[in-house]
Amino acid sequence: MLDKTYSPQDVEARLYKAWEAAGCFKHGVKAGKPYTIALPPPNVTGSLHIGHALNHTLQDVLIRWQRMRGRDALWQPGTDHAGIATQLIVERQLAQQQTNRHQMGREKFVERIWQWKAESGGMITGQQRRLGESCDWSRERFTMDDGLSAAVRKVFVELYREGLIYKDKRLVNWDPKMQTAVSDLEVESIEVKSHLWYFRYPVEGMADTFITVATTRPETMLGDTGIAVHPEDERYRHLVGKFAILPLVGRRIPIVADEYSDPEKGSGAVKMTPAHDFNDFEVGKRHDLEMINIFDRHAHLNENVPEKYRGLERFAARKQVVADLEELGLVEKIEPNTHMVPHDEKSKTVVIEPYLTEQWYVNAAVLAKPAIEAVEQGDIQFVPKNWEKTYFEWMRNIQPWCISRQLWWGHQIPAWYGPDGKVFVAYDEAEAQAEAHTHYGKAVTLTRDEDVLDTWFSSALWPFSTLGWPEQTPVLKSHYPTDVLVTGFDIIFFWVARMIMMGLHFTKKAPFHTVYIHALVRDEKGQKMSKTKGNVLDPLVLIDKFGADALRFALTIFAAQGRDVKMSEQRVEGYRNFATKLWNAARFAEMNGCALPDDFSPKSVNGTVNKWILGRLGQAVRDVDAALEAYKFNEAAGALYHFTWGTFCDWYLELIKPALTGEDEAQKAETQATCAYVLRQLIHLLHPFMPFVTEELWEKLYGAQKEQAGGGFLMLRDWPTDGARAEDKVAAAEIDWLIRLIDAVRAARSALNVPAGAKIAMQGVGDDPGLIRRLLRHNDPIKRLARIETITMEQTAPAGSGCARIVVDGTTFVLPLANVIDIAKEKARLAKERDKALTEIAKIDAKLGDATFVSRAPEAVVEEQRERRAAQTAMAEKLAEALAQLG
RNA sequence: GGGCGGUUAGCUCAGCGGUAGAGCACACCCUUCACAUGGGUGGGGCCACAGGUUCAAAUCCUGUACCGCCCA
Repeated sequence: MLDKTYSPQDVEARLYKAWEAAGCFKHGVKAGKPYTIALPPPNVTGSLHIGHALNHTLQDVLIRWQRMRGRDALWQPGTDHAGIATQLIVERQLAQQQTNRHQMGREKFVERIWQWKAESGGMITGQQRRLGESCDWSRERFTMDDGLSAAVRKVFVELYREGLIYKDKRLVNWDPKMQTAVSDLEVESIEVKSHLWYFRYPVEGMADTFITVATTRPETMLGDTGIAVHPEDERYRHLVGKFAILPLVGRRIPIVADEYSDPEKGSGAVKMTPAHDFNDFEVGKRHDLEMINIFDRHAHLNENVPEKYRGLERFAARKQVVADLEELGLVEKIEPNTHMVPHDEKSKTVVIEPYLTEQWYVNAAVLAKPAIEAVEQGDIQFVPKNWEKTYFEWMRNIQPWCISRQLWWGHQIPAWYGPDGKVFVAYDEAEAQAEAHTHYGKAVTLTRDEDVLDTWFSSALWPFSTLGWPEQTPVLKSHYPTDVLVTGFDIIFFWVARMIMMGLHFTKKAPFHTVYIHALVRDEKGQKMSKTKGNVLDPLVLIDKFGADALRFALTIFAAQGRDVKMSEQRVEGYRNFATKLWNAARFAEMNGCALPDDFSPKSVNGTVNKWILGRLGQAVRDVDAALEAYKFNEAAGALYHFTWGTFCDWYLELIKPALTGEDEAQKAETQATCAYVLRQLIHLLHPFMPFVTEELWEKLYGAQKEQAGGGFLMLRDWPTDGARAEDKVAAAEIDWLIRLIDAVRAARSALNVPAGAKIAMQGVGDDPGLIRRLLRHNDPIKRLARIETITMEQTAPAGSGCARIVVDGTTFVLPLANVIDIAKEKARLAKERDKALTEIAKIDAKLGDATFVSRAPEAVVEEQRERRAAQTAMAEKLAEALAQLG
């Protein structure tokens, strides 16, 4: 016998272990067509946050669903080495021990990170298990595994040899704290309140003539090598071609005309610091301006500035420069100004510096071309479709991808330098040596490039590198290309686009046919969750409190396409209640002997209620399948929620209670069997969404007969095919009527304050034999659910005011309530009902009276309106009669 | 500045040409033999605004206003 409530804490860990031990998660447990999802690898440093929980739940729903449908499902898990994040963690540990990586040396430091990874990395995979994820852990991969590293080297070398990877000296986004380059995408612009400084630079050879420039970064003036004005700007036309003398430095800098300068902004003249600003860099190239780098790797001023400023930190330098210019009387004015300042996207505290260095780049524009075409031609489809625009927008304007990082943790770039700096890119040192030997005609000492690759470089290969590429492994052949990629929109550029580019280039196939983009999880007020705001909902806490199933179901049912998911604890609690409801429905079935006979066939069911619920079950299966096919997770979960609670529990179980306790053994047996059958199918349908409670119910309810029922775990059973069964329309119509009848009696009772315990009589008016048969058939359920004592049919209605009257499908039912009825209330109730009908009739008449509507609307629509009018008219008439009876 | 999305019941959101929906919250009734993590009933909406298309618009189009997000 089942307990009164379901307690996830006692069940989840045990079931997960059992699944994993039995090999349920491995690909190949079903022999059908392969179905593959590559899990976006979480950072090895990470812990499961609510965003992961959503992302992973949706994938698990798909995987479990497809597995049950017989597909050879593979959900490929793993973790990402997360260059900067991981290195930072270990560096912090070192700092606590009063040491640092430089003291330690590269080799020791990297060893230390591996050690950290072995001890505390991958905590997240344990947390993923708590969520119930059915990934094939036997295939778990890490982006720095040998195999994946080999894939990285191959890709680098081949792209280099094709000329698609090259070294270039240009401005990069420089993180002065980590002392590494980062890509455009790793920079976040943050609005900062600051000032706009107006400086006066003297013009050479023109006494008392100054040109005023406006800047947000005074300290960079020490690296100015020009001034730009707009060619059409009358104010400055006479100065173009002349030189200004840079204050504090004394350098002669040319005044040039360039359209970049906006006459509306500031003074209309802009100082040019080509080595420290992306726009200035472009202008500088156009006008052949000198590039003077004034910062070192820490963004402290270097030897290219006057001695006074050398060694100053950039913000200290700013103060000093302004003070000195003020002293010289060269500050015209200072305005308050709000502008966007680039920050590192991880901590958002370090100001990123445009910095002139030599780095490795991928020629992304070339790789983007086929990647754009793949989406244009529909080889890859985004769901929802509108994300394709975002993708195109970025891909069509793609910039060279800076892939080198000045870190130690990551894939070291397979490039070696000869004594004269000549570069040899090769799979390994031996190959590089051989090439060098040929080049120099003798053996030379090579030095390996110190840099490592951007983390996203290895992630870009994930869908095929995890399957063994470049080896042509069997699993690569069977499971690549993968099917769907499920991810958030925030990494479309970082990851999705790059996977498509690399996949197409190296495998000649799109790595997946569908990209499902889900929303961000926000808090209940719609705020982005962040640790600093303290509004973070920890999925593990929610799992502890309400169970993994509740969290999964909540996430799924809120995952409507194109909207953010607003999460709150209360919502999860609501779906915990749903799990309890299902549990108790099963408990009820168990208590009432609802076992499933081996030879049960839905086709041979005779009872109307049983036929009806089988029809509704079929509809539920069709709804769930259709919704999941279209990645409408919320609709799938919603359909199941309503079927389970609103149909199966609220109506079916209530309607069959009399039969289950009744004398008619044949009816009882059929009902028990049908109930058991529907419940069994229902836990199949709910399994992808709520794997634990359904598996537990399967075990408890059908454990004894598991073997004959197909054996083993629910998660490996076959998905219901009840959707193929035609619905019995007669049964559906009859039960719909029954529900309307019971609803109407309940509403009348409630409106008239008839005590819930009071049993009353009900008398139908008329002599329709079909109606009489229906009433007879459902005599017991009506009595029970509407709390009726006796049901009779009479030719004519009894007169008098001591009765309530309801109208269902044109038939009046009289409820004699002489003792309890409040006539005024009853009149008000009936009048309200009647007026509602009259309003409807008026609306319909307006439509039907419109000649263009009748002539131009489809016949079916017109007919529908006529039918509705007839029904409403009958209703209004009966209600009017009922009112008349009350006097 | 460019792009995308949103505006529907108190809250969170479905619906996206043909009778305005759900969950939660609220009010009232009920411890009736699965479940009070429950059951029953009910109140509550000019579907942001203005035009247009259509026999018919919450739904399609255009514009406006506010609110988000992304990219400069």
